[in-house]
Amino acid sequence: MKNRSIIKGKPITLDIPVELSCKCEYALLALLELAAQYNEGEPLQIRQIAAQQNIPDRYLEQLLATLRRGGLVKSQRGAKGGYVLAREPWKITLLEVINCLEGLEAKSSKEEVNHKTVESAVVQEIWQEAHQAANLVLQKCTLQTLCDQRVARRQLDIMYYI
Amino acid sequence: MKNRSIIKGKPITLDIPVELSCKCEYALLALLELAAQYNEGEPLQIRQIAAQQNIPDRYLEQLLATLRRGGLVKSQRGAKGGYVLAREPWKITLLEVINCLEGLEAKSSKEEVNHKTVESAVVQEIWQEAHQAANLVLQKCTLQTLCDQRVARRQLDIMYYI
DNA sequence: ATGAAACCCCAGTGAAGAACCGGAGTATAA
DNA sequence: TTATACTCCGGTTCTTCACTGGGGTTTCAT
Repeated sequence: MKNRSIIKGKPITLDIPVELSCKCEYALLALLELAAQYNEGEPLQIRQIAAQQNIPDRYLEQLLATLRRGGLVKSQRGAKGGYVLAREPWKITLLEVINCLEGLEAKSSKEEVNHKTVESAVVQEIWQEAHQAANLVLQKCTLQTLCDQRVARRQLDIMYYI
Repeated sequence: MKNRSIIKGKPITLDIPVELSCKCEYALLALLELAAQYNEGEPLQIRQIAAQQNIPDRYLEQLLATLRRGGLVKSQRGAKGGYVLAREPWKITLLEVINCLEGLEAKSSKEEVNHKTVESAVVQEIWQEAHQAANLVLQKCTLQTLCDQRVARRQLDIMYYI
């Protein structure tokens, strides 16, 4: 959004994105690997994850750094280092993951300083509603859920082969 | 997404956006005006709508053209021309509007030719679920709904003034 | 100790899209 | 016939996304 309607010198920004971008997908795939590895105790290295899930490693590095700052993974530096989940897989929801990556902290803080029109307020409300409906789904899904589904789907694929 | 993981020469694109962008908001605001005007029968001009809702008129022009091609509004050319809703306000859902603007026709057609990994399939599934939860909200909301809410909210604002 | 393996930080780049802007048309009511 | 309003097409600027690269620093193994 370049210059959304400057009213009386006050710019109003109005977008409420709910994205599963490439970034989020990469991060989720990486976390899925870490979740599968969680019981081993051994850290997984960026290179391994990147190779396994076909993700550019230097990019993945940045994403994992973000997840680390968000408290979702822990890192071990040096040789034999790598990444481990900071919590159990069933205690990390997908909502946490994407919030960490997209950085939605400053959302509607100080109850919307920018005085908007009645119309845009109405539009935004319904959108928030849709947004929250999506968030609810993501909140109920954890990394463990995804892991279980992965296993189930693999079994299914084997069935089809026979 | 620039170059998402080209596996064996086959690029895979994987984003499932659910955006309320500036574009959608502009369009909804314009449609809201048209919905309020619907009983009058007289068309509304781009200039009027743009001035009322503080939208750049040349940009709004493009959006209305898209909505026209999508069959949501009708246009009348020449002097005394303008735009009218193509249907009654309660027969136009918000989902239709954003689908028209974002152009989500080719979604999952031919059941996903690009063979994806088990992991990304699992991630995409849950995302689709979230996506549909949001869509359900938008499908249940029509332009009439927004109109009614606008009226209600205006009453509320008057109450606060006293 | 020392070197290699791994994470860490910061900066830049290229493509794509979003949000416009402008001009030259074309249809139509008065 | 003329002013009004839509229509089509192209360009411009700005931002973001998905990367890439160049330096580090920390830590384990020998």
